[in-house]
Amino acid sequence: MTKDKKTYHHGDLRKTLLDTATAIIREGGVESLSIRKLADQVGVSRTAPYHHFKDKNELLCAIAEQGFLQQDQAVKKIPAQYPTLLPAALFEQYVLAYIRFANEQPETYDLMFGREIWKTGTPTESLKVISKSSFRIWVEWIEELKEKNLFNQEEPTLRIAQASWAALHGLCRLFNDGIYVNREDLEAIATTTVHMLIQTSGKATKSKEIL
Amino acid sequence: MTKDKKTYHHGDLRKTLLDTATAIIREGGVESLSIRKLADQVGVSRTAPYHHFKDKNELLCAIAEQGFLQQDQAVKKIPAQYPTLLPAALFEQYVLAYIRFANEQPETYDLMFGREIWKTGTPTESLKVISKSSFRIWVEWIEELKEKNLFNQEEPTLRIAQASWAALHGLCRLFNDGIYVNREDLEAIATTTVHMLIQTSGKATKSKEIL
DNA sequence: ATATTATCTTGACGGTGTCTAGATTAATAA
DNA sequence: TTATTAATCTAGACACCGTCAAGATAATAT
Repeated sequence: MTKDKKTYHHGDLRKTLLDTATAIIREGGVESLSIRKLADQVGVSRTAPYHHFKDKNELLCAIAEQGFLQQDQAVKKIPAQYPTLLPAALFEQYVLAYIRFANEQPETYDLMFGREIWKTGTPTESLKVISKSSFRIWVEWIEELKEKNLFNQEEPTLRIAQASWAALHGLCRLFNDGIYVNREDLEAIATTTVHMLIQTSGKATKSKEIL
Repeated sequence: MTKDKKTYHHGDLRKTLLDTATAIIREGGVESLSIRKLADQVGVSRTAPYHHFKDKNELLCAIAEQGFLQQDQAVKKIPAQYPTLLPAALFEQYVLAYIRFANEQPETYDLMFGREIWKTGTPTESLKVISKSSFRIWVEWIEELKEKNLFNQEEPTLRIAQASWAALHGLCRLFNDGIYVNREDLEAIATTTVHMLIQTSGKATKSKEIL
């Protein structure tokens, strides 16, 4: 029991639960979060959380939502931060910003895109909305960069966005799970990915047009 | 209880457990597998499995191992299957073969690269070996294709392998979790990914034009 | 035949999510 | 203000889970 004042009504339990749960997950991953321990840590009975979240699933979705918002915010700053950068270098900054979030909060990231929510559980409507709008930001960037000839004009923007985003996502997951790659190589591999994804030269478009 | 003959000793419990567990996971994912239900389904007491696998974790690792072997086998056939294909098209076949496995056995794939084993649990030594050798196959392919100018010569092979593999992996996870993409678009997005990853300019295009 | 070892069983412990019914208090309507 | 309603919290119970310990049984080695 963390709380001293033992009022019957907590006052702002919903927010407290969300914050504490977020902290628990950030430290030990989804698996380390149990409603019972959470309730105990907050100083409330085991079933109290169910008056603020229908499910454990709903709690997780709410936490994931916060993650999306946080990432969006961190990543939206990029254009203003690097106003002079050329398209290719700007794209690299986008990628790095994205990856850095996943690297700094791996457990939150895993929750945001993990099985627990999207496969085992059922994502909340509001989470779906937020995650989609988060992806849309990415699509819009790709759109802009495509106009600046960074990507093949013949390829549909959505496809490019999906493919490039999947590439990023794959990187993040590998780093987070520690498969096939070392954490120190993060930025290097990210840079390689960027180089592979973008159109390498003006010639490229040209020779394709010939085709 | 599935088994009729009620001998005290099962005979080949280890294999039976492995096969049954694999089937359960293939159908309902890792979450749907419990040692107790598994034991019950096989017709044996709840703790019997512990004489063949130290842990649930060890069972999962053993199943994942089988997955890697199976995927390696399915994917190794490619070169012999398409002997006349040019590098770029061959690479695309590699990619498609890889993705198809993940698409046909999504739950097995998720187990092979999922948190359950690599983050929450502790991967068996033998699983580590097998998964690494599986990745090495990919690296060797990249090496070959790089020699044929499909990738930038200045980029280290390992980096290219990691980056391209991560891109694939990201795609598979997205499809499996159903985030941002529809299943019908699988091959189309995969193709886009291929086009983005390979070198489109200079000598590489040259060899393409020969076609 | 006896001892050893591998295999399997039953019972128990502590953990989980969450449903139900009841207690307490805050908010609201009269 | 008072009475009623609604929100919030608690305790108890249920059905799961992984797995440890101790004992039963059968195959194997001596």
